Amino acid sequence: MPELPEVETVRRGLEPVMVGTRILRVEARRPDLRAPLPRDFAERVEGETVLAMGRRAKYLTAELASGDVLLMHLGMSGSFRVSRDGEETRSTPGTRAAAAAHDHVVFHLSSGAAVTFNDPRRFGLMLIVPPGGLDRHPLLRGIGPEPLGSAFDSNVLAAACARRKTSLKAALLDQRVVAGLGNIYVCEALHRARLSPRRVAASIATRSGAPNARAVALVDAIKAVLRDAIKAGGSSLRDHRRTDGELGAFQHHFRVYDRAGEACVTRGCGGTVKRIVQNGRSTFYCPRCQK
DNA sequence: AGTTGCACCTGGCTGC
DNA sequence: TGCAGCCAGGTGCAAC
Repeated sequence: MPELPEVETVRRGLEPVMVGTRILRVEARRPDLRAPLPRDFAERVEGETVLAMGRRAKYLTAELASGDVLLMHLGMSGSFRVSRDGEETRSTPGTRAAAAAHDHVVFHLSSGAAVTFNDPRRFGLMLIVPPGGLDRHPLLRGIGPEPLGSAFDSNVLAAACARRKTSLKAALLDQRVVAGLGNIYVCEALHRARLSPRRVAASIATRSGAPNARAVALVDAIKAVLRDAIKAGGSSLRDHRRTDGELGAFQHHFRVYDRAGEACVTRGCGGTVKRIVQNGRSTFYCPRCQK
């Protein structure tokens, strides 16, 4: 579910709550996430002060004073919520609720706040990476550049796509090409760049791997859509919530995603948004203005 | 080596 | 109302 803008929204929500506070107690209620929760998870985390909250691709990181890093992923349905310890922000008025279903990990903080990780589908994960091991960690090692960083430009994107025969859609979903994009923002970026998701990936590069005008437009579109989405607090379809329980708003700005049959919003286009399936996943695009 | 399909798991929605 | 079938924001791995 959550792509870069949603994960970044969560990071920004957790930062003021977590950083500088101590994790007094951890409830590991369900260990069978995508990667099993380490047996010594609570032990390694309890008593630690959080120094910083970071993000790499769709992963969240919490740097602990011990040097260990808490590495977290939301999968398709993960979310964090912040509450005053002992309270239940999602409970209906009047009910003194027990933990909600699918609350798998709860961090009780020295500030009196509690941070709860909820993940119905359990595609998320929570691991501990020893000091200095983050970049070498198998889950992060092969991941491409951060799209909002200066290291990501048309040269880099074109080089990563050069000679690839797969579709542009599939290439952009590949986290080794660029970090953090998922199904929504790939569709949205391609529409903004007016490029067809069905186009061969290599067609944004010259034979020597240099960028062409399409690569330049695509990089601009990726950066723009991610910035806009972060500004809106991400997109809330079903699961994504900010840590304060508020919904993101970017779903109201989708130009193609989940808009099959509706009019293309490109000025003067007059086309209709179409849904196709690529690599087993829905793609939304306008065949009229995306070439 | 690059590419594709599948599996992982739960819940919500649609249509009969 | 019930239930089957399909769909969902991700990703690692097996198989071509």
